Amino acid sequence: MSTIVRKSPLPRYYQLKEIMREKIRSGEWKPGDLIPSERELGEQYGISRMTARQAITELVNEGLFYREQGKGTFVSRRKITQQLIHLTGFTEDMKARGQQPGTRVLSAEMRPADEAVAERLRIKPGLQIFRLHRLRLADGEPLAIEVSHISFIGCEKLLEEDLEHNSLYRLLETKYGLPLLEADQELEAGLIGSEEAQYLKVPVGSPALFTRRVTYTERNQPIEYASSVYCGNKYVFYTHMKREQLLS
Amino acid sequence: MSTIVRKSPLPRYYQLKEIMREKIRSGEWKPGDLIPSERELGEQYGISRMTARQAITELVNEGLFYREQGKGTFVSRRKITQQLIHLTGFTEDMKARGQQPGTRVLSAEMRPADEAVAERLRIKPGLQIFRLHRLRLADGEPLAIEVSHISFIGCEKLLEEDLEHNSLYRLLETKYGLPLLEADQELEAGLIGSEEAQYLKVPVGSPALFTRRVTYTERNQPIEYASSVYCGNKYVFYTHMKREQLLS
DNA sequence: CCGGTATAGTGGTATATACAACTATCGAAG
DNA sequence: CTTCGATAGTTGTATATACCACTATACCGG
Repeated sequence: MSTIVRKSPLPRYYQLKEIMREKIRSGEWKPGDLIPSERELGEQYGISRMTARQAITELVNEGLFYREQGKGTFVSRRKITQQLIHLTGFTEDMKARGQQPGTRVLSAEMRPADEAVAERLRIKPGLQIFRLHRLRLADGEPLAIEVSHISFIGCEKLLEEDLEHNSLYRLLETKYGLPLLEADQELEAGLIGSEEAQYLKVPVGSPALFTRRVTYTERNQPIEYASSVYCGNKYVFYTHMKREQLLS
Repeated sequence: MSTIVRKSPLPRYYQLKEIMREKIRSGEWKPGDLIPSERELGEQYGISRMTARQAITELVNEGLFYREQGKGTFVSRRKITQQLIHLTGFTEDMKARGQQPGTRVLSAEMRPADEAVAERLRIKPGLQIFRLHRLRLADGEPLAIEVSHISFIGCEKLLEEDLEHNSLYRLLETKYGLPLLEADQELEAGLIGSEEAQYLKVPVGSPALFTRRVTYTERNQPIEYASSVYCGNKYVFYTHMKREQLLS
């Protein structure tokens, strides 16, 4: 059984989260299982009940557990895997679907931001930003066309990166210290036009899934605006929604 | 300024959430504003810092605030309104988009669940469930066709309800004590076929957004499986995604 | 045998206290 | 005028304690 390292720089609640996450991943805790109570986990790992409770709460929020007052905490039975509903880059997304990701860079350049892009990235129109045009493949077959607009101080350095063989998200996080934390996205169905048809190798008029996404780093700062066209019959988008108290 | 009623059956953290939500809704707190600190809110409302902190944490999780360690808590500037990314029924969804919702019931009946529906609702194939086929309108124009499969003890009573003029979600919540709390959904682009074209009054081959959604009530219990076909050019789906630690 | 009550368990809510880590500001010294 | 250090603010983490509300089980009495 894993333990919590009291002097670790990682918080204790975080360590317990990872321990429990691993129990689910490994199958030790199965969907529908009752897990040890907050008090039991606290005793087992030498932490307070409230610290154990925080770890559980965060995994409940992530959808891995659910709670019943007076009964206990249970492993979730929901079908869609966590990997598919969380913010990921294309590379991770394809891997989560058991497909081989591939990328072809169509163009990469610094360009002045137009009004629409500027508004989404909360910058001034005309500011030079990094524009990346890519064809995305799954198992060697064209799947999507994507145009990303990226803005941060020093974004011109991205011109020097190999964005065909490296995940942009990982690069931003590890090399530029800019973790992409959350995103707002719009999805709309449409039809593939002549330009896209050439890249995607499908007939004009085929169904397409258009997406527009703004991605934020720390401090709610928008850093990427990306628009994509997916072959409609080759891609399913997964999402999880909760009922919240509405601003009304 | 609103106050917290100490003897209210509503928890104090919850009351503070509603107070802060109203400050945002009314415009008293604007996007980007720094809000009072956890200690200040605690003193102002006569609750502990930890209770104030819980209220803020839940609104951070909902996307209304963001925090910066050492600086403070700020009102979020993200563009998409909360109403559009949370789980809502069709009626609320249309109202959130400023459109007039309308419904035509095409059929409502008890039917045995087939394999696919049974699996999603975690019931035995062949069990009698409530099947509702509806045409959905926005501002009087056809927008979507929806087929809902609903299963709970007593679901046959739904046959007696007026589901043309009443929101199913509200009915389930208020009359049957079954709040719909969260859902997993799939979206896929496709083309409208001949049957759908007749209902939706668009040409065959028009773009369509196909959705499949399982909705859960308390205890992670699935209660509704709904599949829909939306006119592709009349509907945009909004979603929010977070980067989470993955099970890997 | 059934129903009601008591008890022991669970999660939910709340407060108090302490310290860590981060950020901003101000004042002093060079 | 600039830089550095100190201080005061913030959020983040953690523990202890107490009580509430819900659930399940067991036992007893009718």
